[in-house]
Amino acid sequence: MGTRSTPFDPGTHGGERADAARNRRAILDAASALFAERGADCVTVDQIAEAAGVGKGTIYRRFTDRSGLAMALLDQTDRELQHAILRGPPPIGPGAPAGERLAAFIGALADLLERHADLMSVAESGSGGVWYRGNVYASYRLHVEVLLREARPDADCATLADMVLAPLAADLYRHLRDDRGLEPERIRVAAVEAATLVAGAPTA
Amino acid sequence: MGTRSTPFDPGTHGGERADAARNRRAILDAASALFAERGADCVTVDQIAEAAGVGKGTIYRRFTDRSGLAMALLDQTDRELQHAILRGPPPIGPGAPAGERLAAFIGALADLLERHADLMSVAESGSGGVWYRGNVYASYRLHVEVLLREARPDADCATLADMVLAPLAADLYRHLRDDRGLEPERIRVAAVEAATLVAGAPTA
DNA sequence: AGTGTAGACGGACTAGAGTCCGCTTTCAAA
DNA sequence: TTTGAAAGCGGACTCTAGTCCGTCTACACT
Repeated sequence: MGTRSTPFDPGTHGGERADAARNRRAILDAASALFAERGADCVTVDQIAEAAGVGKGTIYRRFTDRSGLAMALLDQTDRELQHAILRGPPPIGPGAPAGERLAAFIGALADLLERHADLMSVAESGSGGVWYRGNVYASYRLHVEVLLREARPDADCATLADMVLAPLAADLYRHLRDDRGLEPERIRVAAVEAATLVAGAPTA
Repeated sequence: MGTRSTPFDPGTHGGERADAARNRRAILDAASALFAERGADCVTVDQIAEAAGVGKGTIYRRFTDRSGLAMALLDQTDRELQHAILRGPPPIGPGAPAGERLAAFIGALADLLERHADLMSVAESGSGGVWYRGNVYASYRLHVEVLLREARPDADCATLADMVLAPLAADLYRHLRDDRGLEPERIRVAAVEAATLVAGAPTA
């Protein structure tokens, strides 16, 4: 620790100046409150800036863009999921067979999506595929890839990991739930089933 | 025919006025040319309007929004794919077993994506999930759903269809190809494999 | 304490998407 | 041919994301 970390890591930030750190927190808190209160789609960056008591430029300096801010917020929420994966009890934590761990993980992700669909929509909507290059997606992908490799050593797990995660795209989730009226449970089951099938195939 | 069709169908348009039809074509042609020449990400709606010799309002009246215009363009491109599905030779056309037809279809979609990734990005980026409510996605989904049902009558094919299509999201495709440097072929194979596994499972 | 400077700040500015509404055109019916 | 009005037109306008750059400040080093 102490060295530069990525722009979206909300933890301790290297040699960040005191005022910068204070503003980072203020922005994150303000954004979190506004998003929670009004829904992520109905909050503008200027409103966040005003609520946080900083200029708009400061937000962009810290978080690159709107979706970067959303990612930073998610990154916080995500810590508990990461924890569950690394040290939690099976089936999501270590100890269960890979296929079951994958199913548990995908299920957990679906739950996360149910709670934060709008925020994740914003995060994923960043132009130029920022989302896929960010921390959060990278950690999901890595986890899935490792589990897949355990279940199917000979497959192209690096690529399949992305295929397994794709059904959890936030916009798709919202469409299924809000436009088509599917129960969250039903969506979760389908996503888990798809993932399980990809992981559970014979040898390839 | 002759009755009102959906706003994105570029074919004959019900009781459309002559000037309206002329403008529709002009817009579609101008957009098509500009997109081809400069890449869909680098063309603004105003530029299209100017090139087509119409006001910007006309574009929005006809196509709802930027992504609606992209969808209309795709809808044209898509006709040949639809034709191949309905009357073409196996394995993509009728005659082959469902699993093989699905694999062929997903493969064809991946090829389409390779050729029109930027356009599809624009189409999918419409706010509020317009893409998922549009013609093009609906036709893909229906086709996949039917094939899945044939292969796995007892599964929740309506929902699994979306899961099978998800890996072909344009932004993901571009990320894999442009950021991660994967060969189109490799992406296609992975998408096809994932789809096949979902379709090919025992009984559920 | 004094000071040089990397880094941070903020708000005016730009650019592009999407809306609005008064004017014009088509066309069907008389 | 006239005519009424539904449909279409277009460009000024609004709203928001994201950039730019002159000013300011924390803090490391003396």
